[in-house]
Amino acid sequence: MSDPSLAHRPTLEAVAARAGVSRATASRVVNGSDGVRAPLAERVRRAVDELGYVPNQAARTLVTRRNDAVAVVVAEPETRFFSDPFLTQQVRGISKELTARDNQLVLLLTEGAADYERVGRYLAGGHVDGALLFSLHDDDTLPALARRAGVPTVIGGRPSWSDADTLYVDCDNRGGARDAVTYLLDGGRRRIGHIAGPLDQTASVDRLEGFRDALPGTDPRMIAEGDFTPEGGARAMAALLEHCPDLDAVFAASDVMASGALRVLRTRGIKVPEDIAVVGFDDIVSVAEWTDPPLTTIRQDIEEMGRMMARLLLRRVSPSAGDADGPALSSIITPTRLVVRASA
Amino acid sequence: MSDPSLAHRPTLEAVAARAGVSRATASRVVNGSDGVRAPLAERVRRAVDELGYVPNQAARTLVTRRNDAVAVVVAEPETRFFSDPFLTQQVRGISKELTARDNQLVLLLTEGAADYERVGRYLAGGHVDGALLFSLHDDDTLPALARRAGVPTVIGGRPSWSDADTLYVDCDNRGGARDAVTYLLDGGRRRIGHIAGPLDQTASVDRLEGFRDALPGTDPRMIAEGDFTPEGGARAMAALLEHCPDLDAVFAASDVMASGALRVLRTRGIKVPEDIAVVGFDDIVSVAEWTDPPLTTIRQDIEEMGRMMARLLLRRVSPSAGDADGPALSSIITPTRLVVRASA
DNA sequence: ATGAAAGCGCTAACAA
DNA sequence: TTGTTAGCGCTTTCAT
Repeated sequence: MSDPSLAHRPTLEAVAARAGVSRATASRVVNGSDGVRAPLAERVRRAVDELGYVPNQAARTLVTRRNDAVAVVVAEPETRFFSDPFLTQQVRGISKELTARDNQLVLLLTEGAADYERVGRYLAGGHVDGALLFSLHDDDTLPALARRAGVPTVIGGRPSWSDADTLYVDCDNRGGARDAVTYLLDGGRRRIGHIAGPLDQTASVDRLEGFRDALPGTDPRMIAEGDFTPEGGARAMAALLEHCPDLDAVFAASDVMASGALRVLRTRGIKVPEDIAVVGFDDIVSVAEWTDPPLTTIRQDIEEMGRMMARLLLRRVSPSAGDADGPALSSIITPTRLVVRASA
Repeated sequence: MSDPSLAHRPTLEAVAARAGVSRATASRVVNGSDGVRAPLAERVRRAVDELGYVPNQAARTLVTRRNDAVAVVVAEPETRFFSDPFLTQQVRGISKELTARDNQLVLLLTEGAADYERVGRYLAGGHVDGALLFSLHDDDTLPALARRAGVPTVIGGRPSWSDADTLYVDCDNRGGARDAVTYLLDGGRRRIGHIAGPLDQTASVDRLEGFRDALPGTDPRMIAEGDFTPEGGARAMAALLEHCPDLDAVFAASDVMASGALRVLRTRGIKVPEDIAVVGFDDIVSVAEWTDPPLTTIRQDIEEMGRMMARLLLRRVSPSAGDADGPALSSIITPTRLVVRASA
């Protein structure tokens, strides 16, 4: 009942036999280590082709203790993995980078604390060489788990604690927010409100900081907390409107919240950007380009952040490989950029 | 330079020694095979706990030829994996099912034909016990690749060819479309147009069929082809309006296209649903609940479809396991359901 | 530069 | 019921 084609799979032994060399030599050629004379190497390569040989990863892992696989762990998909293209895009970047370096991506989605034990076991099981952690809460135990398992780790988004050897990749949330508000100020806006994300996430806090950098001493009632959903954005917009009827601009901490805000403004017949200008954050294209009017926003290169995370992790996994292995590894803050559309 | 914690990892040998039994007995306990007397088993379990033993998967795979891992292969992410939460949701269902059966999910994203070779090698490499294939085009070579690699496969969405042992999971596209149109007819609509998806995808074709089932002999100009993007939906809507100014309803083959259509209608001051009723397809909640007005649509249980794919594949991988292994495996068509919101 | 041989940690016959 | 033993396919010293 076992699969015939698997049974057929040629081993290194077979390749060696066909090429008339020892298994050791065949192995050397397959792994590209030098010190095999050209003609021999050529014969081995031909044998590989003819037989359609593919190395058995399990056997290889058993001896090298290398998996060439990396886990992507997403804490609580319900939060964002669902509707937000954010993670999807990031995963795509990760996938590209991993692929380029012949690593595989093992996806671990968790539904809550109960799953953490399973993830911990998995990481401790040495199935992967490293882990990329996403969507952590404030006091998430996942990083500790990974550390205990002895698995090198890189975190997506600045964690709430800071710690010498915690590596993360995040965009310049604070600088981006500052740019957004500065742009509004340059456009002559004076009564600028802020729709913040949930303030137990660092991204929200950092964006709020940026807002304050540009607008120190803002009346707290000009700031409303949302939750990164359209509904939350709508509620926050309504609150803002109530507290400050003479508002002339809003900076929302995410495009998705901005879309909820725009909706409220439309419903009330408030013209955007004439009466109130709106700036978002993220540049989730499928959202920002399709709001009415299209959204001016702060762009972060999400896919690139994914790539960087993967690259960082891979260097952490095997410090020697790839790059000119000099500089110590450190966290990365990627730049943001204002994208002007119609809403501001 | 190798990770200390990995070096420390106890082997089965160590467990056996500590429990004072042979490696074979320890293995039996760990793998839950019966025939080990209770007290011995207990001692082994204690040793496992004390040592924090976790089986080495590579060693296990090497002998069992089982990976307990499944690949999810997505052809051309640019198409949908990007903005469409569809795949994300499906992956989530897959993940849940796989997790429940102690299997891992290896994600393989491809960017085009060049990547197929890599995927083929990977599948042929016996790294995974099976593969789930998504977003195939009409003449996609991926299934052939997987077959050649001898890897059991289940496809997401009805493939364009049909073939005794090609297993797939899809929703009842045709029936759902029929229901949508019937609902419009029951509501008294008489001039009903259709915004189709790209007709080189079976989902689009099937939905068009369903439309025709309910409305045989429809003037071809009442049907406009979109491409599953908002832009495409908008263009198709404009075309429809031009050809049939007296339109009183539209059935769009996806929520995303419907959102584009709604936008055009709003721009032209056409009231929805008063002047023109709109029904979508998919029930992507983050889209359908947030259009203006919220979208009446045909719901498919995307996550459940993911679960079913995983379940089907796992049964195909090891026919004996799990269920009361009687019935032959067959493709699955899941039901759809009308969800009434405000647009129709 | 090449080959022989010793395992990596585990499971599964086979013996006892 | 338990233990002994032979590999699974590969990499990697160590000889040659």
